[in-house]
Order: sequence, then structure tokens, then C-alpha cells
Amino acid sequence: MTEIGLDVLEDTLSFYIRSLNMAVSRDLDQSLEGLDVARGTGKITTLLLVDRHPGIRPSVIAQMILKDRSAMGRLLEQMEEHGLLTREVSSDDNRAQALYITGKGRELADLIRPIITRQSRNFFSDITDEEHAMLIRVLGRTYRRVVGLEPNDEV
Amino acid sequence: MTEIGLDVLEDTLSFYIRSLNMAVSRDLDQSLEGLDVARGTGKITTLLLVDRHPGIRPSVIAQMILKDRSAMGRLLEQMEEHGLLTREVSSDDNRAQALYITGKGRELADLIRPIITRQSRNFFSDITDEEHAMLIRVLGRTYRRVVGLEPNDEV
DNA sequence: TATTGTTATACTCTATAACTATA
DNA sequence: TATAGTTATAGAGTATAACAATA
Repeated sequence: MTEIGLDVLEDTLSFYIRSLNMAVSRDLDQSLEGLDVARGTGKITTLLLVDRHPGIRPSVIAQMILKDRSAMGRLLEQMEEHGLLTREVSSDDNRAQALYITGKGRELADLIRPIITRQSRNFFSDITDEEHAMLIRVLGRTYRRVVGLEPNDEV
Repeated sequence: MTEIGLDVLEDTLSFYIRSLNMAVSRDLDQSLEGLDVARGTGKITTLLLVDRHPGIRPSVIAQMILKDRSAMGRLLEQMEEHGLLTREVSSDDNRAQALYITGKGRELADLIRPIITRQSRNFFSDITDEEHAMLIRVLGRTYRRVVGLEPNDEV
């Protein structure tokens, strides 16, 4: 078993990203079991963004979670049904919506913040603090480029 | 747009892994468009493992691509239909199968190796070579722990 | 003409459990 | 009793295209 070589994948970053994605997502789903943000990608980010940025537009969130508008709409519909947020027509632009957190949504956000942080650090428990900081810095840079955010200063 | 903070996700490694997984997988699918290994996770790894390790068992591959036996079986069925590999009864254990690559499978493996390597490096183009090596080393360590492989020596 | 969001659909993946055959 | 693989199914996510309303 030890000597099963992974061929070119051994040195392919996308392989590790894709494999660890499955593992960490499964583990995260267990940590969030029974909560309205478990399963799939985007609900957690959406909840936290709406909480931090009242009136934010769906299309802005869609860009940051790498979904198209149709997937974003279904996500919001589900979260609205669960009473986590409300959708209003934007006062700036009648085509657009403004999203607002509900009391229930805020409670859930407050509940999951420590869970999310702890789960990620525990999952990558064999990584040192220096390595962890470096991973965040490097992968964060790629993430911001991919979604079209301005580069950070990377102190 | 610049000032949209990501709340606790900003420092959460799982967030970057999960987000970049979507982006890099989509990009990879484009690079492999029309080929039998595009879409989904596991087909590429399976093809390369069967090519490198003739007679390998499905359950060994399943462990390395983080799938259960049922998902593995469907993957193999599809790949066998496409003429990429064959399944035989293992001579060691009549319950188990031994997988072998076909000529067509080998051709495809040879075709995709450079594509996979190049796609990953191009996607993470804003990462330096040192950073890239470090990411492989650190994430590879976590990957091996997760799938239950022996730790590398990490020269 | 471009943008915001909606609807519909086909495809695929995921998780689970029950099942057969062999060890 | 445990293991290797199969089958069936319900639920969820993904990709695509066509659509209405507004800018």
C-alpha cells in the first residue's frame, strides 16, 4: 500500500486540492450536521456575507462563491424558505435585490463561526502554524485573483 | 468590491480549498473537454493508477480517491464501457478484481499526463516555484494521512 | 444592448442501505 | 463474521439555455 505511486499526480497541486476538498467537505458536513448550512458549497459564505454586509446583492455573492446567477437564486430561495435571510428590491436598481439577515440567520451565523474555524484547523491538524499561515496567504492570493478581488497587501 | 470582507472565512483554510476546488475543477474540465476522463473526480487517478499498477484492486483505488466501493464500481463500469480498462477476477482472491489498462486506456493516459501537469501549474500561475513545492509537500502530507498512506520522507 | 434575476431541464455526484459471493 | 463488489434509490449539486424586467 505504501508503495502505490500516484504517477504525475504526486506533483500536481490540483490533485491535492480536489482530493482534500472531498475529505474536508465531508468532515465539515459532519460538524454542521442538522444545521441549515450543511451540505453543498456556498450557504456558509452567503450567510456570513449577508450578515456582515447588509443589503449585499446576490450577484456579488455569486462572484465570490463561484456560482452563476441561477445557482445563486436557488441557494437564496432555500435560505429564505429556512428563514435565514430576506430578499428586497434594491433601492438603487430595480433589477437588483438587497439581502438582509434575519434574527434566526444571525443566530445561526454566530453559532457556526467557531465551528467552521475549529473544524478547519482540526482537520489540518498535522500542519504547523507557520505552514497554515503560508497556505492561507498563498491560496488566498489565488482565490482573490480567480474571483476578481483586488490583491491583498499580504503583510 | 475590494472591501467585501469574508468574515472568519478569510483565515479558514477549508474555505480556500473548497472554493479553489470548484475553480480548478472547472478549468481542468475545459482542458480535458471531449476526453473520457473529463468531469467528476476519480477517473484520472483511476486511469493512471491502473496504468502504473497492473492488477490493482478497486478497493485500493477507492481508498486513494476517497470513494466508497459503490461509487468506485460505477466509475469502473463507465471506464470499462469506454474501453479504457478491463476487470478480471483476482487470482489471489476470488472476491476481488484485478484491473488492467487497455491500449486505448494507455493512449489516453499518455495524452493526459502533460495536460494535467500543465493545467495545474498554469491555473496556479501566480504562485512561485518555492511556494508550489511547499504546497505540494504540506498538502501531500495531509492527503497521505487522510487516505491512510504511510508518511513520505519529505526530502 | 447589457445586466439582474428566474425558470426549466438534463446530467452527474453523494450518501445510504440491502444484497451476493467468497474468505 | 468480515471483506469485495453490486444494485437500487433518494437527495443534492452542476451546467446550460431560454426567459422577463430593468438599465
